[in-house]
Amino acid sequence: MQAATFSALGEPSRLQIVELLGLRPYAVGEIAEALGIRQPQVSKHLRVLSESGIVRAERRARRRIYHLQAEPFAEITRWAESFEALWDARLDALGDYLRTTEDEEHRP
Amino acid sequence: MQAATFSALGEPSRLQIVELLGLRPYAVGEIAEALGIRQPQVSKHLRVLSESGIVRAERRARRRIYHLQAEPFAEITRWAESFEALWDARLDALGDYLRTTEDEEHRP
DNA sequence: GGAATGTATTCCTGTCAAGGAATATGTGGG
DNA sequence: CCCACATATTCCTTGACAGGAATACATTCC
Repeated sequence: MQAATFSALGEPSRLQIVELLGLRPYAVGEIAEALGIRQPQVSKHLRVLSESGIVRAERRARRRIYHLQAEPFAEITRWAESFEALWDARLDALGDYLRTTEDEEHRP
Repeated sequence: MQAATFSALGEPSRLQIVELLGLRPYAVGEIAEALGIRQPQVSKHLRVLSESGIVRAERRARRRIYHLQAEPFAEITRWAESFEALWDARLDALGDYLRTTEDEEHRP
């Protein structure tokens, strides 16, 4: 898993942009207006999101319509799901681990 | 979705720590040794992960055993999955959107 | 071709976070 | 009780990054 993907999503304005683009594709100016962010900031954030593969732009006349890309979300889902397999086993594993480190323990 | 969660995971060392803790719970010193990071840095990273609810510590003698928490991963999964429902519809939606913005278009 | 629109880039500044080193805090063992 | 081990905290410096303002770039419409 790429830290850069999470890093891109870890900035509040960028996360807002992503969630907005989850509704439908948006042009840069529309994003700026919808979120109350100045256009240059939006462009900069889109650059970061673009470089980590989260969004892509389609040119349409003078505008650029940004939309989400599937793959990063699929990767995040796979990654996060891979941990969920552990929770049932987790308590046991913790118990096991604690039990194997009784060198420090004084038992009554 | 909390940007702070992604922000915590967006730092390479912290992501490494999380993936290590996906194997089993670890004590601070063990993490430091396994990843070749100095102990104070590990403690600082664990503080960040702890504050965003990604890990918890169990005290065991003089050591603190850190382990992952389920909820943040569940939230990430739900969040990322919610976007995956869009991909099939996405191309259509983009097409629709582009079609509704023909005001800029000069058609031959 | 020129004006106007839409977007990207640059420069600047302030803030924040990460790493290193040293040290404080805590806790169990003898 | 004091020591030693395990972990947390502090102080410092440096680099990265977000936001503001101004401007460059690109494209289309006339």
